[in-house]
Amino acid sequence: MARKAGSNGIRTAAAIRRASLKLIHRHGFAAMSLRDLAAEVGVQPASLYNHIATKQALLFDLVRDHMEGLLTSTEAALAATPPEPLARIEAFMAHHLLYHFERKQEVYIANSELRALEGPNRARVLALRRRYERSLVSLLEAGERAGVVSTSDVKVAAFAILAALTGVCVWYKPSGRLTKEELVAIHTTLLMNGIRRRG
Amino acid sequence: MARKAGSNGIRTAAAIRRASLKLIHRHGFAAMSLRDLAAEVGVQPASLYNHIATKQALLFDLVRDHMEGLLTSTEAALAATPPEPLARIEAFMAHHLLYHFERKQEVYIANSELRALEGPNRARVLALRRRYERSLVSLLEAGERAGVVSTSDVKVAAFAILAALTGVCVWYKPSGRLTKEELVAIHTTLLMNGIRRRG
Amino acid sequence: MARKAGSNGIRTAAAIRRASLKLIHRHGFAAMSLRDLAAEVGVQPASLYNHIATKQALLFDLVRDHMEGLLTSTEAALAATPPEPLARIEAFMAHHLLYHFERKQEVYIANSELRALEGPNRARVLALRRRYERSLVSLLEAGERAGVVSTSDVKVAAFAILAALTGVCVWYKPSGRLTKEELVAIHTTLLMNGIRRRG
Amino acid sequence: MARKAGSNGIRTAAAIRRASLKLIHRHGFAAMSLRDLAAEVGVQPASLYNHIATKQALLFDLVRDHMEGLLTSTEAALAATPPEPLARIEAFMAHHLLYHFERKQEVYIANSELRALEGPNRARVLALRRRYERSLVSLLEAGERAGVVSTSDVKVAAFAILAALTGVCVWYKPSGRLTKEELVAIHTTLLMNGIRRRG
DNA sequence: CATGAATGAGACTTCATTCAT
DNA sequence: AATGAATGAAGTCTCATTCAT
Repeated sequence: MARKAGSNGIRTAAAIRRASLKLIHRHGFAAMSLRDLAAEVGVQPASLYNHIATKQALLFDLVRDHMEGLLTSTEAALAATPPEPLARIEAFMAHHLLYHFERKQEVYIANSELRALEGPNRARVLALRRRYERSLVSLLEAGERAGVVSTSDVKVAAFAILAALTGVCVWYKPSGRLTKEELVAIHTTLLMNGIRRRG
Repeated sequence: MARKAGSNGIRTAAAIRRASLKLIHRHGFAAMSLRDLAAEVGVQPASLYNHIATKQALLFDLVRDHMEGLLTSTEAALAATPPEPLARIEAFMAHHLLYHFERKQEVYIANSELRALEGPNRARVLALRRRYERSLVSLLEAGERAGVVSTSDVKVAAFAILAALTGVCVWYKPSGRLTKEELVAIHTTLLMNGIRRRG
Repeated sequence: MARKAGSNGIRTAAAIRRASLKLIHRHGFAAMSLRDLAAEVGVQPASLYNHIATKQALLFDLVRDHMEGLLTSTEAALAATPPEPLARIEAFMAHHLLYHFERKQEVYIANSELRALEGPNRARVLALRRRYERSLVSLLEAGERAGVVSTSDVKVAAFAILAALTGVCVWYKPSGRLTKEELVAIHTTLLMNGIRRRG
Repeated sequence: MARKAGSNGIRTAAAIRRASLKLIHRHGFAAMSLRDLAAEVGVQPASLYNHIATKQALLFDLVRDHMEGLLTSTEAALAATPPEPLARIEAFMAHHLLYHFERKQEVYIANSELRALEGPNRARVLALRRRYERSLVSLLEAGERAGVVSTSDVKVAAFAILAALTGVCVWYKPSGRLTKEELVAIHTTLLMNGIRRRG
């Protein structure tokens, strides 16, 4: 029989998720012990296993959920943008930054703990990541076809853009000198200048 | 099990360095056990301690040596460049890429294993890294003063540039589609376009 | 997850008994986890405790029930046999084999998991077992008194006979080369020859 | 460089062997924890791993070594016996008992912990065991051919004999009522009578 | 009667490190 | 310089069991 709504089970599962994001982000996956995680959650190590199958499965779930959320959200953002290529590229950049500013831990983990994912898990996440990269490549290609974008190599440009955009998430702090919107403006300006075709 | 021959000491020390770069790059510092390292070197775990003080000290040495080499080499490269601001910025970018292409493992480790460095070690490395970042910031400021560079924020621009430049090292492969020189051209073009003041 | 139907209680209890015989026989008592048992029964581990008090109590019940059944059945078989000593000994042997052929798992468990029984439980089972051994010893002694049996030592002979008879249950398979009746014939012949007084 | 003769390494390895025989015999393999074993040896649990690869490997080594010793020793005993079939069978029986009286723990373990051996390990041990069984079967067959032995089925007879002989080891105690030699006499008499062809 | 969740104890095993040889 | 052996701490995970629902 199902437990009451808001039962401890659901609360604990959410707490595990939150605590593991925090600890993996801080120390890395390999360096986070399940003892530490349990302590952070306020539970015995054995109790974690009522909610996760394995340490590895926990990591996979975190990373996959993040990637799927990113893809879904990006598609929604682009769907709400006019079809003009430069506008769409800029929308992609802005969305990437704003989405990631709210999910610093997840971004970092999704990028740096890929190597901690075992075989099939890694493959599945890499597939999602490639889908995301390709969506930016497509936007750049559309820009090139429309004659408003000029890069020496769309794929390399896409990677460079993603690296620059993702880099900022590592050091962004809500309490920092610049607001999110300012950071968006600075980066889109810099990068749009970098790829815009010049008369 | 007699010893091989001659002064194996130096050879072993070098092998440890090489093997640890490889293994840390592949699995991460926390996930690399000294057993694995010893096996890769072809020696018993206990023997590592004739060459390293501690696992932590090994990591610190690797990262510090890399950072110091980078700083020295960058200064030399700039010293050999004419004082024109744009030329110096481009030289910095080109040097960053070419130096790092040859040291993929080191870059990655220096960036992703900072959190594995304990207290004072981390501080020392962070200081070196800040010195490097500041040298790019200075170049950008000189460009602004000379009226040839325009960024919304030099510091943010510098971080974005470094992130974009460093990102390529993660995926660069000598056997890839593009040569090192082509990658340098693509990135300097993209990023110089991003910061050059426009008439 | 609604319940199946009707009074599942009894059915579950029987299923636990069946499944635990199977698993203890296959893996041993210590190596059978209640998780495995629950899975075999098709129930959650916690549900087992509606039917058993304790893992230890489960084992004790299985073993005691088996021993008591064996004693009861043996007494019934002897009661139905003429008082002639050799006939009674042979009847004992045949009954031992036929009873055990139908209860391979129980025999094995009753013999090999004695050490898993704790203190008082072990004592109680050992008492039952000794009663059984003594009943064969008595038959042999009656034979000696009647001058139709000759062993160097009745107790040792009884143990050797029981060991030989029980041994066959370990490897007996219904689908094997020989029928139960053939195996009974072979063993009674062999062992009766072993103890019969010779002119 | 090798350690001194009689170094602690060798002594510890032997102590582990001795202690594990004792504990497995007493509690069973699954029920023996490596903590207990280490405590019995007088060493930390981690130190066991300087001498064993795995708990499973330890069991396998114990059982295999026992079986190989049994085979070697049996062959030697038969080689020293005249070719007369009955004499050889009796020599086999006597050797089985005397060899096993000195190795109560090993016999028990080799018989009852077969199921604790995983896949290939079990197969290897079963092969050794079958070789031993076959050697008795061969002796019986030779006896049948020479007209001095009569069993309904040599294979079944061999199993019954081995079961009877092995059974005694379970309860034999040096301090018991009967000497080893008496037990040998009792059993060989009983069993030789069981199989000898009668005029 | 069944279950999801929790737990304390403990399972096997690996960790970085030390030290006598 | 190298190593076999030892160690205390800690790793992930499973154990039997309990209890509110």
